[in-house]
Amino acid sequence: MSEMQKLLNSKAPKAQIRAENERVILEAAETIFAQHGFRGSTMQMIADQADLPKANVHYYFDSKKELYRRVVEQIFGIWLQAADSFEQSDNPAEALRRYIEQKMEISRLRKNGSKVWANEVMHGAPIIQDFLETQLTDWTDGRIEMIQKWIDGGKIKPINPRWLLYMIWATTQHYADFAHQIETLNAAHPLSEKQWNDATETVFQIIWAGLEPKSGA
Amino acid sequence: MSEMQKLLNSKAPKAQIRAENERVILEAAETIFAQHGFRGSTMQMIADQADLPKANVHYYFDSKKELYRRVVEQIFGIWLQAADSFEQSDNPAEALRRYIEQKMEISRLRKNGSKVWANEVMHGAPIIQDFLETQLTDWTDGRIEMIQKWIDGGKIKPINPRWLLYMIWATTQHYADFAHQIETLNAAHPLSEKQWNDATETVFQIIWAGLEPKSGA
DNA sequence: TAAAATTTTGACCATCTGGTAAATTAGAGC
DNA sequence: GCTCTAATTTACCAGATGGTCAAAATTTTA
Repeated sequence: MSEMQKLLNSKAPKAQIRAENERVILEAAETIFAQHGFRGSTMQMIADQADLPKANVHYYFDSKKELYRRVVEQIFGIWLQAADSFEQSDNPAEALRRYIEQKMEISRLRKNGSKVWANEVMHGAPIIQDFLETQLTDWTDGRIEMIQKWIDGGKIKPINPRWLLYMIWATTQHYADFAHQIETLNAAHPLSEKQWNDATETVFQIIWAGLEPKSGA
Repeated sequence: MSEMQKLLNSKAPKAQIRAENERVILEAAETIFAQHGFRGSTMQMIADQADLPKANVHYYFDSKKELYRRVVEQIFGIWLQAADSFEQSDNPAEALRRYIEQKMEISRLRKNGSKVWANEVMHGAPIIQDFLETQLTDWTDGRIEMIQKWIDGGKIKPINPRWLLYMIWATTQHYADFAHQIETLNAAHPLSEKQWNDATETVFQIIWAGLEPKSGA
């Protein structure tokens, strides 16, 4: 009984402390891991970023690996969020525009998440391999099927849907993963909102114009 | 005199040993750095990969940073090699096709180099920052000017040339940096030569069709 | 062949870092 | 107020790792 009461009661203040601290640590960890990679990040850096003693970080997360895993798992959420925006639709232009806009938005607002993901995949996806094999594979197969239907229906030109998806992923994520290079080439300034909008529009325009069946056909 | 003789004589056997060992170590380092990042790579791993004792690696390269710098500098060469293929041309389709083909070829054959580059940029380019600010900036500005001329001459649609370049970089490099993800989505098989050709062609087709002025105009 | 220079190598060290122990403080329930 | 649990914090440890050193082996030069 006391066990149950503890569970019920702890939902307000004690659990709040825990929830808040976990949130702060995860956010700090995402920032640090994005900047330095897994091995280049130290628990001390993360603790400093979270403004907590190192031992406190270990109190909430058993190990560095565990913390990293949690950060990466969070990124799934972001990825799925974008994936949803590419929903079944009879209108390829609409679906693609929404998906590209969503992915660009994520690159702008969740740069760190994208970097951690890129790092993870580049190093052979030791943590998220099973996710790639299940959820990502399923989602990709589904979208390929859907794009193929557009092609069969004459709604877009016949191209290999897989390479199209990779093109969209690559182009949009580039703005997060290579943000430093892009800023350097932008006279050391971050892209303005206008530039983000312009880039998004250009990406969509080129891809869509590249897919649209011969105008008037 | 003995100094000069040493220099002259050393060009055959002694220098050969040195040259060969440096080559072997650099190759090993590129592989290891690509797989684990700078901090995740140990001198021991690199030594093992090069099949040499660790102290021997330190005999040829003073420090890990120095070795890493040399690896990254090598990548400049690759990058410049591709850059050259995008030469001045009156025919946008030709120039773009050649450049895209070249970049895809590099992604296929020099995957590790591309990964090291991506890692370096993602972590803020601590080593190659000056290269980004000078050579890369100059080259990019030059190409933007050139693409703008195509636009002014009505040879391609009016789009922002900068975002077009980023799109090409992103898409082609994606095949190296995210090779693991792509392989996983390809039933754990590396892309076949046919698939590489098909992907290259698709990338070019979409981009070019997206740039071509209204057919017949 | 002898001396000089270069290369190879095993043993070693100082430092950094993930993780722990234990003592202290804060908060919840009675 | 008292007890029990959760949270905080300091000091510390064991292992890993970049880098060094000096001796041995090899090659070049004279």
